[in-house]
Amino acid sequence: MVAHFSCEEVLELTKKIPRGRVTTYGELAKAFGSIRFSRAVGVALKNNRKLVKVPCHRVVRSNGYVGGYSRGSEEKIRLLREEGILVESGKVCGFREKLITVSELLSH
DNA sequence: ATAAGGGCACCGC
DNA sequence: CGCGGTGCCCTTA
Repeated sequence: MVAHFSCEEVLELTKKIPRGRVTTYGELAKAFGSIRFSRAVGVALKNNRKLVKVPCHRVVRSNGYVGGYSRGSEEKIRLLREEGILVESGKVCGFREKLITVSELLSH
């Protein structure tokens, strides 16, 4: 399956993640056609130049662990905590409940 | 044309 | 159930 999406498109979608919720690289990838684009999504987010406008810190790993961040995982965790999302041992507390799916994201 | 990257799912132990 | 290894074959530099 060919998707062809750019960094810009990923950022647009990321902007839709509401405050206090999180999603995963895989979920974003699904929005572009297949979960196997998850890697590319990570690269696209890393390329994010408008860190304030795009909440890329709300994108975490599918297993609940926060994953990486261009400014360091510590910073990512700090930003999440500011929004009321608690992280314990590198893992998002209540990950399942806070997770927002592609369909929810697209119907916004 | 190549390497690296903020990942995912599956398998074996 | 948890951990490590492996294939997948995307985008950007």
